[in-house]
Amino acid sequence: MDRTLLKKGLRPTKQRSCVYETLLSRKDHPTADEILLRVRKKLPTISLATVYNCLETLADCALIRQVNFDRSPTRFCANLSPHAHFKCSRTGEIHDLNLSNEDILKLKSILPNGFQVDDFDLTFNGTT
Amino acid sequence: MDRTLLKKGLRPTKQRSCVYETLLSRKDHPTADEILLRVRKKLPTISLATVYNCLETLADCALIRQVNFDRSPTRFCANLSPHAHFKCSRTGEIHDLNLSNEDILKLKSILPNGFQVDDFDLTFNGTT
DNA sequence: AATCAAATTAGAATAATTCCAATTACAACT
DNA sequence: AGTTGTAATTGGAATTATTCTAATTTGATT
Repeated sequence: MDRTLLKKGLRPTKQRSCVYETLLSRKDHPTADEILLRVRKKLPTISLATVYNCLETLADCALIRQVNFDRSPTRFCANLSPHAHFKCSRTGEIHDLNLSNEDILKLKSILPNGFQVDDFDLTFNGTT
Repeated sequence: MDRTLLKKGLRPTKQRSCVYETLLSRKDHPTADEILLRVRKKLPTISLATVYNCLETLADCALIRQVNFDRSPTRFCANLSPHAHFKCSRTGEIHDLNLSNEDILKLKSILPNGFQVDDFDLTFNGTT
């Protein structure tokens, strides 16, 4: 992580490191508020604004991903391999569904000619 | 539309009709604010709260669909046939990409056994 | 015409996020 | 080691989209 930040002229501060480690250490999809609570165990004086700043910086560096479900607060994860999301309406749990290259080709085959994709989001709602 | 509302014991008021007609008459994806502006040409005194109420009612009746892109305001459309969205980062335009049954099967084939889908969202970001 | 629930309305409240101005931290020079 | 300058953090205010609330209006039914 440090290298990636430094390469962009950004400092790997303890706040940024801690936010990043926090996301790495569990495979769920916490909101900024939840991240604040977790990070405060290590850095009790960190502010919510800083958590938002760190998350934005990390996302800009493609070290983490943002995930949005409808209107609910943005969630974050450190799983960088291509994946879709499945939200279980019973439990509220969010599952990562890893996508094979084949899956990704299938998805892109939906696009008409002339559409260049940078990025896509695929989210399922249902029950497990 | 009237029938669908009446079937649920809801009144097809002029506000609801007008919001619905407004969405039908153009194939873009306006926000609640934009819908307010358009609807006010016909009903100058309609309030934003009513626009939100109408949109919610129509969505509950599955007469319209809500579309969310990241953190930006919710957009609405009256295209009910299954489709994905493509957002062009140059122009900001949102294109509907109709999905064939085959496409939908491909998408569902991504899911592991035991995952029951009610609903999914597929959004591409890129350029045309 | 009177009633009553449903719908609309204006404005207040809420929630997530961003902005802002002041402080703090730190790397690079003396 | 001390100074300087920029980047990062901080707390609180501001913003934005949306929901809530309480009062009024509407319209179908008696």
